[in-house]
Amino acid sequence: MRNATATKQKILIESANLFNTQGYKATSISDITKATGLTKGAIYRHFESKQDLEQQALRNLSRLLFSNLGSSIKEAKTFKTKFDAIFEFFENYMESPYYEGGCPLMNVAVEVDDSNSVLRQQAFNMLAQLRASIKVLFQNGIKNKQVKPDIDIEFYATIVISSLEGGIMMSKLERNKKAITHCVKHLEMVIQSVSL
Amino acid sequence: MRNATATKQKILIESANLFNTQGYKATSISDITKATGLTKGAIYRHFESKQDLEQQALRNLSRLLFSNLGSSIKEAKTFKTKFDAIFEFFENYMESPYYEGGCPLMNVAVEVDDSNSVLRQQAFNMLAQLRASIKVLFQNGIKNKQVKPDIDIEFYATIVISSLEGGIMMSKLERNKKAITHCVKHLEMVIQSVSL
DNA sequence: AGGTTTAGATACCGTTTGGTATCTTTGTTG
DNA sequence: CAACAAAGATACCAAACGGTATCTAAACCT
Repeated sequence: MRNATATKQKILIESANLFNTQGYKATSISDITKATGLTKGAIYRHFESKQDLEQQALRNLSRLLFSNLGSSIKEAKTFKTKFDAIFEFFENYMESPYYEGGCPLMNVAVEVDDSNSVLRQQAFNMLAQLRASIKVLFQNGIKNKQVKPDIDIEFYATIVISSLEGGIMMSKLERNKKAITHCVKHLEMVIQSVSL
Repeated sequence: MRNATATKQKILIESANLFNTQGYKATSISDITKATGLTKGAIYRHFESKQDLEQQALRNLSRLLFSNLGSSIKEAKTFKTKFDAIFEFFENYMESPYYEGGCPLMNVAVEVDDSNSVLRQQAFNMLAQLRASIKVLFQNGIKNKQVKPDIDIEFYATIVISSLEGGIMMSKLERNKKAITHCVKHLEMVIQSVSL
């Protein structure tokens, strides 16, 4: 055929871009037809509803995020350098063309936090996954005698995420990396303070 | 007449509530008619467009925020207690009926950060005002010999805001105060570390 | 090559959107 | 109490919304 899987991917990528920049509710199907060059008929062949498209687009975005972040972390070998990789990732978030519109987690979280939608559950799961990934880094750090053994891992994972997400929000609003850079610098000190 | 200023206030309050929970774009005029019990004609008598209403509602929300926050800060007398007041304010944000939907700054910032709207400029100004307020606290702390004189005030103001905003985002998504409470606890340590 | 499947285009549906013109009702003022 | 101004209700508009039924055209299979 006319390569159905490729067009489905195109729809997913372009719509994820629009959802992440304009918002999910605020992006219309006709916005997506303009971005993809396809027609409504083509889109509704691949997705049974707009909600379905939203969910699949976010799932794609989430997989991309954790796959990128995961491989960045894997390349680094020590506790500190692994966190440096995370920080670098978030510091360059703003400029990355893969995540036009900023952090997909924060964007979707703020849009749906007062609802009870599937999208909200997906956002919740993304946060849980991010937190779990960071907790593992602390746990391994302790196991490898690179981190103080008595720290509250849940506490520090929360601090890291909140500061990075808040920093991105500020930097996006100010169109200026200063805020996220400050946050990263601060978090490096925090990581230093729990290191052995 | 039928008390025009009172109905305008009612429209502003109810629409601000909806904007802050559902989003600005996602809230329709008919949503606002349902919430106020008024008709479209009544709303468009007081506001010349939906954009106009959005802007005035956000300005109201912003004034409310800074007035509440300001008086909380004023009541506290020392550097540390002033920050405790800020932290308490943000920690109870989620539960406050005045700010249903969470932090108006973050909500509007995330929705409009990729646009070039008036709303975006208002969000930018809110962040600037919040940062300025916090910087003043550090400056006064230095003046009153309660804070180390050589710290980077811009840096610390950014850390405080990002962590609070990120913490609120997490807590709203998790429907659980744990995250924001952790952030506050951490920030208290940060404040302690720059205190004399 | 011809028939069948299927990706995608076209044309339409009812509903909701932001917005407006007009009418009715209310309160004020001479 | 009558005249007037202003607040709000009603009824409408074109455009855009999500969604669907139908048609065309491209690719596969035998």
